[in-house]
Amino acid sequence: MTGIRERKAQKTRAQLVSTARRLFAKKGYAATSTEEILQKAGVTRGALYHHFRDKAALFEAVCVAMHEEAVAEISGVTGEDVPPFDGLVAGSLAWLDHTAKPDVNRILIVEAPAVLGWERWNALDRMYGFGELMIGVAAARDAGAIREIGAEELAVLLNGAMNAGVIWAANAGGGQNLRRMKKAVRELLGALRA
Amino acid sequence: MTGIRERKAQKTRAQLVSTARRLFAKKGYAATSTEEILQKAGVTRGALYHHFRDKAALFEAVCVAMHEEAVAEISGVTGEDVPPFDGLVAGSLAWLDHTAKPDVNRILIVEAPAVLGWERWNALDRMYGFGELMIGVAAARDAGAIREIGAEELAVLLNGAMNAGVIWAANAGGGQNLRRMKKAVRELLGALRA
DNA sequence: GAATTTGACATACGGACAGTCTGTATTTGA
DNA sequence: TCAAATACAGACTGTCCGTATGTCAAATTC
Repeated sequence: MTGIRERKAQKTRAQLVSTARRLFAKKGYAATSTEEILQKAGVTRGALYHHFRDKAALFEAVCVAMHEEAVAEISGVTGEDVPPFDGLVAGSLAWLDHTAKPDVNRILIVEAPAVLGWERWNALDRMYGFGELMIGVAAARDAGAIREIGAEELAVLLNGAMNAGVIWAANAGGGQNLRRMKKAVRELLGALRA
Repeated sequence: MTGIRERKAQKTRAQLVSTARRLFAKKGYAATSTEEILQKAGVTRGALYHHFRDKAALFEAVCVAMHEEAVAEISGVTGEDVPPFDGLVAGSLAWLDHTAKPDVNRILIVEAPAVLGWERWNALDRMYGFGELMIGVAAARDAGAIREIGAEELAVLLNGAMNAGVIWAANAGGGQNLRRMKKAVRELLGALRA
C-alpha cells in the first residue's frame, strides 16, 4: 500500500510545507519567493507545482498544519468531564497560548484572511479553531451558563476579540502583554456569565 | 499660495487614490496591478511614483481616506453631551455601519493588517478608529459605567470583536446579518456594564 | 520680462517572480 | 517483462513593480 514512491512524495511535500512555514513566518507571504522556498527546501519547481496548485495552496497547507496543532492543544484542556463554562475559558486561553507564537500569529491570524480570501479562510476556520469555539459557546449557552446571545454571533465576536488581543500581545510592548491579555479575556468571559 | 501647479497635482493624486480604492476593493491589493490603476486613472507611471513611494503607500493613502470618513461619521453620533456608556454604544454601532460597506470592509479590515504590516497598520488605527474607541472605553470606565478591565486591553478586544463581526456580517449569508450582529454587539456591551 | 530653477509628470527599461510546459527516471500493477 | 502512471526536473514566458532619464510648463529670481 504505502510504497516507496508514496513515502518519498510525502517527504518532499513535508519539506515544502515546513520550509514555507519558516519563510512565510519570517518575511510574510508576499515577500517570500517560491524560488527561495525551493532552494531552501532542496526541491525544484516541478515538485512544488506537482503537489500544490499554486503558491496560495502551499500557504493553505501551512495553515492546515497550524490549525491541527491548535486543535490538538485545545482539546487537551477541554475534556468531556469539565463544566461548559470552564471548558470555554480553558479552551480560549489555550487558543491564546497557541496563537501567541510568532509564526502562528503572523500566518494564521494576520495574513491568512487576506491571502486566502474570506471564503477559503472561513471554511478552514470553521473546521478547526472557530468550529471548536462555536461548540464551546453553544454548549455553555445550552447549559444556561452564559447570557442569551446568538451563539454564532457571540462566537464570531469572541473569536475576533481573541485574535485581535493576541496580535496586540505579540507585537506591542514586551512579552508581559500576553498575561495581561489573558486576564482581560477571562474578565470578558466572566462578564458573559448568566 | 495655491498655484495652478499645486491644484493640478492634488487632482491627479486624488484620481490615483479614488481609482485605487475602487480596484483594491473589487480585486484585492495583490491582484490589482499598478498598470490597471494608471490606465483607469488616466495618468502614467511617473505620476504614481512621484506622489507615492510604492504601491503600498498608495494603499495606505486609501486607508487614511476611509479612516477619515469613519471618524467623521462616528463623531457625529458621540457628542460631548451624551453619557459615556451611550456614547460608547453609539460609536460602536456607527463603526459597524461604516465598516460594513464592502469596500471599507475588504480594504480596512481584511487586507490592511497584512499589506501594511502591524507597525504601520497599528499606527494608523490608533490615530483614527481604534483611537476613538479607546477614548470611549476609558471615559466609560472613568465614569464607573463599565467593569474594571484594563482600558487598552478591553479596547483591543472590542475592536477585534467588532471587526470580526462586521466581516462575518458582510460575507456570510444575506444582508440581514448586520442587524443581527449589531444586536449582539449591543448585548456584549451591555454585559460589560458595571 | 528674460533667464533659471524647480516641480510634475512622461516613457522606456531592467530585474524578479509565478505559473506552465515538455522531458525523464523510477515505480508499480498486470 | 512491460506498459502506464507517478513524481519530479528544468527551461521558458508573460506580467509586474520600481527606477532612471527625459521633458515641459509654472514659479522664482534678477
